[in-house]
Amino acid sequence: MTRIELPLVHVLRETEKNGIKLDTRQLEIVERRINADVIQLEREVWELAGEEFVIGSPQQLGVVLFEKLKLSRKRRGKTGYSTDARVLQAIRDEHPIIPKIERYRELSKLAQTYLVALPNWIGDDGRLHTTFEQTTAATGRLSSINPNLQNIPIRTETGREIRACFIAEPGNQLLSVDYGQVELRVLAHIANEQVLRDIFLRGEDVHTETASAVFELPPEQLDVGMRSKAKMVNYGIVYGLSAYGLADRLQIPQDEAQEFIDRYLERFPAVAQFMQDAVEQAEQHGYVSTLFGRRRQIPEIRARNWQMRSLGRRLAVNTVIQGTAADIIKVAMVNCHNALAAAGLTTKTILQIHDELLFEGPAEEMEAAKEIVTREMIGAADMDPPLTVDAGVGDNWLSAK
DNA sequence: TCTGTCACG
DNA sequence: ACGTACGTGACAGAC
Repeated sequence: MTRIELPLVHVLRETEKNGIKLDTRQLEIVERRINADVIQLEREVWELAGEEFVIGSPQQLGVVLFEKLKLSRKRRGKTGYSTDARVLQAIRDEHPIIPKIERYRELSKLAQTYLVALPNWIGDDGRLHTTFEQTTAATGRLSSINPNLQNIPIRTETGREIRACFIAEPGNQLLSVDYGQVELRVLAHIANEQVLRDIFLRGEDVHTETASAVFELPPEQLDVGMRSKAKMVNYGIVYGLSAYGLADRLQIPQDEAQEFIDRYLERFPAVAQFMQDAVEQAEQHGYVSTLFGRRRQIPEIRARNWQMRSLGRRLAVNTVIQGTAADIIKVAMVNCHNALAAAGLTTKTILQIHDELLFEGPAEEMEAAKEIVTREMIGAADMDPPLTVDAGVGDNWLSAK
């Protein structure tokens, strides 16, 4: 814990009480269309399989795909075949049933978790109220339950339609402000990595510049694959990557992945030093600390089992970064709350989604609120490189982003 | 109640 | 040689 937790309790309870409005009419329109698609897809999958079965059962699906249709099996779980999204993607070209199943999975997930379940959580005031847990995530992040409003869809087109159903009351608007690349900025700051720092200071795209450094090419000569690989490596560093894990993700040989990592750490030597320091801190003290002093015990680092010890090393690195980012936005939440009230505004905090804060208030307050929140979020921590934010205002959550 | 899957950061 | 990217929560199906 840090000293921010106590004042945050007050902000969180108020945020939970504020809630957010769900446009149930629009949600029903989306639901009807998705349900029709799901039923149609189910028929087509059964047709291609030559039998009726429960597509939502990984067990039954595994039997159909790998025994009946004899498609190439990839990983297997504890109980049987794995049929997760990555497996399906890998065998997509083997049979026309696969794209149908992928689409079925996407739509039925959205229908079950959001379209059907969410309206049941609407309270007497016609709004959704989550509960923020402050003592659940080991890194110091918040979590959101009953319902979870930190995992509202945005990545697919249908997902975005659902997000657009989160709206402001008439006369109000939503203000969404999120940190730009906060974990990589935290990494640059804590690791004291001047090359990474300079990328941010110049305002460049960090993944493109990383690709440029690793592949030794000017940005304009990079192909799209190089940027996305660099992005994977950047995230991998934050998560505590291994050559094995990276090779798996990038679908490249392990020695090639090792070369990426070596090259990256060569270009950003202070990052390598930081990772080593985090691991050593965990080994010596049994815990790591964030920039703000939050501690996480890492008993895994002293396990006899090498897999467990490896996990401990990844946790040591990741916790410092993810936990520091969590500390920063917690400070920002308290400061935004106080600054908005001090300015005499009625704009309220509605949600926190790890690197984003969502507010609702009268349309005429939005410009002032945006200025205050931007200032407070950037000022929550004195960082080099400095923190940056993207702010947007809209009638719904999608248009505010 | 556990497992697999997948929504988000 | 070993084989996992970090952090969550909710749902359906299987047991």
